Amino acid sequence: MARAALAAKAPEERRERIMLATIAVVRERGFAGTRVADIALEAGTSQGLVLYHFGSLAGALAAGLTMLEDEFYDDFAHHLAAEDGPVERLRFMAELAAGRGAAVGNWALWLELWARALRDPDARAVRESQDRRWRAALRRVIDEGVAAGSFSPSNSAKSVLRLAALMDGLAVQLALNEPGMTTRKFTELWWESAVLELGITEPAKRGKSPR
Amino acid sequence: MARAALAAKAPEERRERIMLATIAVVRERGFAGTRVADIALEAGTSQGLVLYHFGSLAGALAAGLTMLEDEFYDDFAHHLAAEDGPVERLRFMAELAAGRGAAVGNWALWLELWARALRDPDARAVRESQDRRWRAALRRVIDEGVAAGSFSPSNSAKSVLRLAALMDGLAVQLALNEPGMTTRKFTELWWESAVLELGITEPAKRGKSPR
DNA sequence: GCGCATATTGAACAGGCGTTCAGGATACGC
DNA sequence: GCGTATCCTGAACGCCTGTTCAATATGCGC
Repeated sequence: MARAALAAKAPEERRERIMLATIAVVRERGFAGTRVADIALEAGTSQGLVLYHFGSLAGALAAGLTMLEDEFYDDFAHHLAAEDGPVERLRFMAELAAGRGAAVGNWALWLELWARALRDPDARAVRESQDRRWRAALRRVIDEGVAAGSFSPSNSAKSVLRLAALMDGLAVQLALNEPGMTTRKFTELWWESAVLELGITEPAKRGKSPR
Repeated sequence: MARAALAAKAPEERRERIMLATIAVVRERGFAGTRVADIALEAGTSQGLVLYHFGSLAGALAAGLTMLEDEFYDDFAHHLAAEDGPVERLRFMAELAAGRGAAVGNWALWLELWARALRDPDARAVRESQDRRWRAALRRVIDEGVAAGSFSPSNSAKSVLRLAALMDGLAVQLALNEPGMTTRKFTELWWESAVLELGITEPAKRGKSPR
């Protein structure tokens, strides 16, 4: 019969579709509001299949998060490498964090992840890895800038911590769309702080200068 | 009978006990893990009474949050007024945020609140009000410092935003107890940033200087 | 073509939990 | 003292939702 047409057609593709659906639903409803039925509906499959592939709702959530993590980072690393100097790279990171690639939706997801990480080990691992990668990238860019003579931080390790934390803090405002906080403002505030922290003198050749 | 001893004894006191119990449970289990039964148990009353007073679980949560908000702010404002100069007050805020008064537990609660604020209007209102109050206090201290000649920010409005955001960002690390992040480190990192932002010259008379 | 491992479905199950409710105790005005 | 409004309880109800399961389809090695 044509009714149950696609069975066992491309199981790997279905798995992936479910993971994508999972993060889509979490983005829309949050962790607390995500049901197996929602995921199945979004993925266009049955509830049973979600459990078949991932064992439980928690399993599906974990798988979705891990996928998101890798996907995001690969994309980021790829684009970062395309920029040519440390100043440009730093600028790129500022813009990426502020909203390029629909980060607003992502920041909301981040807030959810932080809260969940308080109790769920999987979430904690994902956010920790993500955070470490991001900070490592920041540190590399800064070291590179120091080597090239563009930056002169008084303490680069601390600057990394502060600049990364500032992004998270600004992101809270952005995600909760506090009046007055926009992606432009985010970039502007962060960039000025970076200038102050790192003693940047030469402006970024690519990308418009702040403001 | 002595069995059902305390009925209608002090309804207002029971209400308050329930609100306190509510935030205690949220602190321990998070919003997602908080059940009416937990609150009742913690408060030493019946499940029915929680609903009688607050109408629903959501109502109890909202009431608890509002109570927490006022309580925290009153306490803060009281202590802040006791400090004598702008530098001392700024220092006090740094230390309060970093962990005085068991803020670590509170920061965890904040993360939960942020995530919940994405969807729940009550939570959003509470966190917005809290945030506004905190930033207003920061701004007042900074203005005071400018007037007294202790601070010389290049743009005080922006400094307020950045310093407040930095606290939130550092708080994420602290709440998720990232290795290496402690209350001391929190204060140190934030204070250095404040020095940089505000051009503080004179050290705080009270409280040890950073590090 | 046959049989077996893998996918997939939809329905049924069962536990958890918010809410409702009928009933009682207490304080308080009269 | 009596009646009434308020406070409080514990049990029962019923829905929501994660998980289980038997049945079926599909692809694949032989």
